Amino acid sequence: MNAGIGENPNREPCPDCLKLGKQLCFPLYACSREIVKKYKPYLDKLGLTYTQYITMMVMWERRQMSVKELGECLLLDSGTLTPLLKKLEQKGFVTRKRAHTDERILIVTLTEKGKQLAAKAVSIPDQMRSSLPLTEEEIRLLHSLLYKMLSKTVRGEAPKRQSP
Amino acid sequence: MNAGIGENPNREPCPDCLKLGKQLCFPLYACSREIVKKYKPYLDKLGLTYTQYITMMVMWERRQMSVKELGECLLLDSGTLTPLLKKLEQKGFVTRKRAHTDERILIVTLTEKGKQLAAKAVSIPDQMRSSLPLTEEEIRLLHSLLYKMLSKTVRGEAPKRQSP
DNA sequence: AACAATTTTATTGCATCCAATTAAATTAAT
DNA sequence: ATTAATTTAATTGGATGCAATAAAATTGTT
Repeated sequence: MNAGIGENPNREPCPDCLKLGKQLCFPLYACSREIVKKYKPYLDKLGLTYTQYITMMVMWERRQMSVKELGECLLLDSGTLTPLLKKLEQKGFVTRKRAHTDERILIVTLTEKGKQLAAKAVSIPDQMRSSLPLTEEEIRLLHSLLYKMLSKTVRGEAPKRQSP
Repeated sequence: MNAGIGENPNREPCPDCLKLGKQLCFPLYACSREIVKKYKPYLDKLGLTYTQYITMMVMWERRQMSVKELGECLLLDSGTLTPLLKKLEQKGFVTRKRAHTDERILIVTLTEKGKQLAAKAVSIPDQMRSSLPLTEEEIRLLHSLLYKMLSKTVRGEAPKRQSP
């Protein structure tokens, strides 16, 4: 009853939909930063930043990747990856070499030192996970919702000049 | 049967726990960036970046805030907010003045122009929401899980020198 | 009052991120 | 074979984020 009237005299209220607390984007953005911050003390011991860490994660799993493939895995472009990979190379964790068959392609390869770093990192995921105020079930649920969010409309949906 | 043997000859496999796909942090980090990217075309029309947008959201709601309070709302510190607020001031959306009673405190105030910007922003949240590959129910669930994640252990848990 | 501790912003430096542009190599078309 | 289009990295410029430090004002203590 009295739909909205009375609530809102004349002082240009903030529409409900524009309130920070109503947004999905904000907790996503804030959580992401808080989690990265939470990783820092652990990653400092490895000499990695968070972005370098997830890059190494891909390298531990795949050993060799082009910059393009890395970008597809991490959803990052060369503007981010090029300087980051140069730093990982400086630290001796990867090498960067052009492919013989196609000089455009830069192949990133895990070094022995990079491989050994995995051993030092192996305890991190559990420590992080157990420090979250979420149950295992909630973590699984969150994981799947986030991947669902990443899967379709969010990305892609590029220009698409023609019909499907 | 054959628990794990055969899967893994001798070539230092990547432990499962270190795989990118097993992490919660990565989809969180990636989603956050993808969502911000998705906002860009809308926010470009308003002349705002994403961080400026959520700052304006707080200002639309509260009208006046100190930098410290803004930082608490947005989980950002002065290193980020100071230059950002100077830009919002340059664009004429807010003013920045010291409090008379305490010169340390900088009061950020929404201007008329800033207030009017809300009208242009009001359609954005719905457009963003409807472009997500999630149901309303899933969005609510995600929202609550993210806030739960933000609530406790994730932040805070500072040094805590004494007993509770 | 004088000094110490605290609070609040601002500054600095480093590492992303991303859009836009460039450059080099390769492939496709004529 | 040339030229045109495409692909892949690198570069550039603008805006964060954040840790660490500094600076100014205020508050608390003696």
